[in-house]
Amino acid sequence: MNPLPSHPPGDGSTPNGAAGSTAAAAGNLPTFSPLYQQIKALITQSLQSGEWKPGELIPSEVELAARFKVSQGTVRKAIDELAAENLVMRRQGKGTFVSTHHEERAHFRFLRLMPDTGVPHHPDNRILDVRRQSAPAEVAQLLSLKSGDAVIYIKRLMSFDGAPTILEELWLPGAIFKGLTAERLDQYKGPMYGLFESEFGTRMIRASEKIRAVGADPAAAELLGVAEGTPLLCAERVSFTYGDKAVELRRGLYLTAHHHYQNDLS
Amino acid sequence: MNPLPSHPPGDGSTPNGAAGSTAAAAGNLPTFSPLYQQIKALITQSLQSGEWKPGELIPSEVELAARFKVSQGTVRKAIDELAAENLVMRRQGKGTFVSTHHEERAHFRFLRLMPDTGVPHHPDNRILDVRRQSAPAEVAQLLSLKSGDAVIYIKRLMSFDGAPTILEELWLPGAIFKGLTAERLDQYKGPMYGLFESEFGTRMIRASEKIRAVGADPAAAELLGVAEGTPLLCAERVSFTYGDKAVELRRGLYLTAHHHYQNDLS
DNA sequence: GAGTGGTCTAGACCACCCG
DNA sequence: GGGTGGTCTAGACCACTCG
Repeated sequence: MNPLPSHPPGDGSTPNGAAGSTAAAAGNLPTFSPLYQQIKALITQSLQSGEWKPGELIPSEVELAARFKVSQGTVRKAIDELAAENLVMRRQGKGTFVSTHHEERAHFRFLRLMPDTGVPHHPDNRILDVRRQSAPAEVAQLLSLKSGDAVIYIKRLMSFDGAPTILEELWLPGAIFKGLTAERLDQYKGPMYGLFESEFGTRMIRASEKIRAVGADPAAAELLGVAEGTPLLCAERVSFTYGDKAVELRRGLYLTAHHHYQNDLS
Repeated sequence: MNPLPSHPPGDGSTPNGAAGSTAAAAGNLPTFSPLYQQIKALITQSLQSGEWKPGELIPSEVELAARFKVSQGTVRKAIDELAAENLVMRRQGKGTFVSTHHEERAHFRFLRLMPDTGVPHHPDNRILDVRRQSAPAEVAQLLSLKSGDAVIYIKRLMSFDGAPTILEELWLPGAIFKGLTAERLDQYKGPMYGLFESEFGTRMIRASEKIRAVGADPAAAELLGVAEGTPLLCAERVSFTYGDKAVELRRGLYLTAHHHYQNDLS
């Protein structure tokens, strides 16, 4: 509970005593780690372990400072970074909350397909297939699974204003998403990441996408109601939870006749 | 030179006296602006005016603190945000430098097309056309120009390892890029944004892209060496300089047979 | 050794929210 | 009025760079 020595500005103790700079004598790597980074890691642990659940209020800065025996400023800097990474949300006068996918604000962080005209809104969702299967080699590799491990395969079609626009396939590690069925997916309202977070305790915090242009194959063409060969945007996404652990592979085909993938470079 | 009052912690002056909270009596809007935001705006002004040029060292934090009559911590927070926005780069022990597009590090911030295998590298560049013309209506609107204003039109083909992969069209405000010719584009080595920055004093700091899948038209198909109708990624980019001023419209067609558009959602 | 950014602390006060 | 995050200051020390 108290892995950190205190460092009053002028005391005689060794600053950064726990930071690793002395411990790395053999490795010859500096591995200096500031105090606030260590605090950040401790807070992240509590987030990951579920001590504070998505949507909940975490202890105040002064409280955390007391717990970790550091100044409020140090806790503040740690939380600043967590807020910048969207793991946590600050609200002045109220406190700091664990981020959740159950908010309007979060919904369009991972859904980047916007209508060319009009305001963004949520698509209708039709589940086409859900099954448990042995992970194909490529999927296993991208999800860091052993070849042959079980995965849940999901296929779904999403429509904006009745117009089929997104055809998606997902692969999820079977060990984590045990018991995920078409019924539960159908019943659930709101974004799929909200369900993952609430029902399976797995929160997506980061994703990496590779985007290509492809021609619609016969199956996709029929489902999306376009001619075979119609150019589609293909987005292959790997999502990660705490600790950079891959927990989702998703391949989406986007019809971009009246929508576009929005990206801001900054 | 001294638009800011000083705010010692315990003095009797009115804190945030220049922040606008009192000045907005009629408008009823809070419009409270912290000191460090005002400092940030002042530093940004100096960047925009060219007082410190891309690649140059800006004054040290203590020096700026003295100039603006605030504490180093306040200057620090201002620079922190500028560094987060890539306007400035900090280097411990050396100082803070104005960001420039003349660095390896910056080159792939706006070029997101990566090879499916192997390490990212720079494409060869072949200028196909450069001309001065009257801005088409759509271009004028996106660049906030008056319909009929002059624009520079550029068409170029980029190849990776000899394979044509990117076909791009650009529209630049004629008033800013006066004297831009095919020769200067051909002679210039390195990224185009580097030339814009060095030769025309206009630094791109942000861009917004809309991405679609399209079929190759006959002209594009021939230049890229593919069949007509081949699916291509179409990225329409509007770039901005200081003050959110649009200064470039770019439409790129990407052949994604052996490359992909890389995007990280975080 | 001098100068720079980076960390850490302590304390004061402000803006915001709620009971 | 009391609690929360947000701002601002001042001072000390650390890590890094360079002459």
